Amino acid sequence: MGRKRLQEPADGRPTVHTVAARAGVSIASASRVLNGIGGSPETIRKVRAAAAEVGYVPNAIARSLQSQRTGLVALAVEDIGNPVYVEMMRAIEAVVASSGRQLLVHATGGRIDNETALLRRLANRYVDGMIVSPIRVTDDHLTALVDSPVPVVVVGQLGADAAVDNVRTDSRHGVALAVDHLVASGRRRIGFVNGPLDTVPGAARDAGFRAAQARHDIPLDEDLIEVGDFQYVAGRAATERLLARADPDALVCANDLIAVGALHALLAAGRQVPQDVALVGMDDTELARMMFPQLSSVSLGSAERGHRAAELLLQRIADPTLPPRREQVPPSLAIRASSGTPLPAPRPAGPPTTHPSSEGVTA
Amino acid sequence: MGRKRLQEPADGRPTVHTVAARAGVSIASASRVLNGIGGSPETIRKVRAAAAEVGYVPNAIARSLQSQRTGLVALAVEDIGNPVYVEMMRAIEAVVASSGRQLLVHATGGRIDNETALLRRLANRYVDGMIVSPIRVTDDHLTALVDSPVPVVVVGQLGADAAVDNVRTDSRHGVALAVDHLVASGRRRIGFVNGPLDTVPGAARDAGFRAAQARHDIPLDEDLIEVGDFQYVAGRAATERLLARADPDALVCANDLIAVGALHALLAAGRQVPQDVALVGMDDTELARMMFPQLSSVSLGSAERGHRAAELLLQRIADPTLPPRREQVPPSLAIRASSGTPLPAPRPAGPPTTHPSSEGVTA
DNA sequence: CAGACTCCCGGAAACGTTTACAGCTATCGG
DNA sequence: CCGATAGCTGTAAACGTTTCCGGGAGTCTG
Repeated sequence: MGRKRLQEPADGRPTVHTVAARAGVSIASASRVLNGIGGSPETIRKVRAAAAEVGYVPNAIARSLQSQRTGLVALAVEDIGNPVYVEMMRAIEAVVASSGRQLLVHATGGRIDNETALLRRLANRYVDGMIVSPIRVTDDHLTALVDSPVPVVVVGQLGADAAVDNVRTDSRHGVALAVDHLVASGRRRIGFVNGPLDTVPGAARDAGFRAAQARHDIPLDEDLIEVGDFQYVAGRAATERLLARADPDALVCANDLIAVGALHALLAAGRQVPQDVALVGMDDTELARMMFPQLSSVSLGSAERGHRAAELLLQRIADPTLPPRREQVPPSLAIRASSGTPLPAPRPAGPPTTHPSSEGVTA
Repeated sequence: MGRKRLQEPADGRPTVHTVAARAGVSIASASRVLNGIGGSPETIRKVRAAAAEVGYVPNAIARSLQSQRTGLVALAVEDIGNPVYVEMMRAIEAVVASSGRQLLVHATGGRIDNETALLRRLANRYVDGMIVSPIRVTDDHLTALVDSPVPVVVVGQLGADAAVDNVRTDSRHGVALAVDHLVASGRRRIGFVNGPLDTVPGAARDAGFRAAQARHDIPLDEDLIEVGDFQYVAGRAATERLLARADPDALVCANDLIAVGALHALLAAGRQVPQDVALVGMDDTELARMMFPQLSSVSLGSAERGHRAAELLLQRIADPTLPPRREQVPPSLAIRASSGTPLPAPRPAGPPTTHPSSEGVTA
C-alpha cells in the first residue's frame, strides 16, 4: 500500500484514477467508458456513477498531450476594433466550426513583439493551427512563421517566396477601381487618405493610388495626399489637415474606418457628400452601410479571404506535407450613395439622399 | 539498447530527449539549461548548441501538464462585432498582460450550446482563467460556470446568489438617466428601441424604461416601444416600424448599434436630429462619437467593468479559496449633439451641428 | 467437445516536460 | 590533511490521459 499512487491530488480535483478506484476498475476501463468505447453494462454503470459522484471532469491538457491535438485554432489580428477583421473572423469561424474545432482570437495591437511572442507561445502546441494577418512583417517574424511547430496560414501580402500558405488580395488594384470610378463620374481633384506607409497595406495602397493617377494623366498633387493611422480618429484628423490646404472633389480612403472619419470631417466642414465631395472607402465593411449617406467602398473580399484561409489551414492540418500554396482574391467596388449614382443610371433611381438601398452596385 | 526510449518521434520534431542525447547529457540537465537554471559552462554550451542545431522548441502542452498553468486567459462574449465588447476586451487585455499572460477571445455568437461547450472545453485546463459575459443565462449554463475547473468571472447580471465572481452595472438606472435627460430637455413623446426581451440586458432595460416613464408621470404608449435585435440592421428596421405608426420627439436605444440604425432610419425619413428627434444610445462606444451628429449615450462603464473583472480573475487565480465577490459599476450619461445642448447652456456653445466636440458632457 | 473467435479487462507504456533526490567532484576552512 | 560544503549531474517519478497488448471468460462452429 505504501508506494501506491496518490489518488487525490493536492489540488483536490478528481482524476481518472479517482473514479477508477471508486468504481473498482482499472484506469484503462474507466478511460474507455468515459470515452464511450466498450465496457460491459455493469462497468459502464459503475464508472458513470463514480464519475458523477466525484464530479469528474477530464483534464484537456493531459488529453492533448496524448492525442497531439487540442481542437483549437487561433486567429491573430492587429485590431479587433476594425470591422474588417470581424468579418474575416466570422468567415473563419464558420469553416473551423464545421471541423468540430473552436476559434480563438488574439488582438496583437500592432505590437510586433507581442505577435511573435504569441506565435511562439500558442503555436507551441496550444492550438492545432493558426491564421495570422500581420500588417508589418519583420524577418524575425517571418522565420517565426515559417518554422512554427504548428500549421500557419497568413492572410495578406508576404515576401514573395515565403514557404507559408498565403491568401492575399490586390489592394493596389482595389485603389485603382476607386479612382477609375471617381474619374468616370467626372471627379478630377481626388484626394487620398492613407494609413502608415511602413505597413504592408499602406505601402501597397499608396503605390496603387499614384499609379492610377498616372494612368489617368492626372498630375500628382502631394497636397491631396494625407497619411494617418488606420483608425477613425486619425482618419478624421488627417482629413481635416487635408481640407485645410486643398479642395478635393473626391476622397479615397485606405479603409472604412478612415472613410468614416473623413465623412465626419467633411460634414463638420459643411461639405455635402456626395455633391461637393465624393467619398470612397475600402474593405466594404458593415460600417460603410451604417453611414448616412452609405459609403461606396472597395471590397477586398475579407470574408472570402478568411474562408479560403481557414480551408487552407484545415487541409494543412490534415496533411502537413502539402506544399505551400497561395491564393488570391480579387477586389471589387461597391458603389453607394457617397459617391453618387453612376453617371448613366441603368435603372430608375430615386434621389440619392432618400433611403439608399442596402445593396451597392458592384463594379 | 533494445528498450531504450525512442529519440526521434515519428512526427520528426525534436524533444528534450533529442537535444539531451545530442549534447551527451541527461534530459534533466538539458531541461535545466533550457530553463536557465544551473548547469556548468560546458554543459550550457553543449545543450544550447544541440538545441539550436535541431531547432528545438519546447512543447507547451507538456510543460503545462507539469506546471499546471498555461499563461492564457480567455474572454467569451456574444459578438465581437459590437464595439462595447472591443472596449471591454482592451481593458481586460491591459490587466492580463501585466501579469505576463495572454488573452484569447471567443465569440459565442449567442449560440448557448456553443458557450457551454466552450466553457467545458477551455475551462478544462486550457486556460488559467476565464471571463464570460453571457446575455442569456440558463441553469445548465450556471452550473457549468459554478463548477468550472478553472476560475471564472462573469460580467453582467447573474442570478442573485450564484457563487461566482461577478461585475455588473445597473442598466435600469442607465435607461433612467437617458429618460431624465430627455424629459429635462422638454421631450415628452419618448420612444424606446430595445433588444430581445428574453435576454438579461433586454429585460432590464425594458423595466428601466417603463419605470422611468412612470416616475415622470408619462402615460405609457406601447406604440412608442419597439423590439429588435442588438444589431445595426435590426435597430434600423425596428425604428422604421416605430416611425410608421408613431411620432416620437426623442428615441432611447438599448445600445449604440441600435442607435446608429435609428439615426440612419431617422435621417432617411427626413427627420432632423436633434431638432425633430433627440437620440440617445447606450454603452457609449466609439461608434457614438463616430456619427454625425455625435450621439449622446449612456455609459455602462464597459472598460471599467472589464478592468475590474480582470483584476478579480487574477486575484482568484492567485488564491482560489477567496469567497466569491461582486462589484458594481455605476452608469453615467454622456451628452452630445444628438440630444441637443443641455437647456441652460453653462458655457458659450456654437450651433450644435458644427464641429461637435469629441467630449460629451457627463451627467 | 475441442478449437476458434469475440468481448472485456488490467498492466504498463507512452505523450514531453519539470523536479525531488541522491551521488559525485571539487573547493574551502580549520 | 580531513570533514564540511557547494555545485553539477543523472535517475526516476510525476503531471493525467489514451492505448497497445496479453490474458481470461464466454460463445459459437464443426
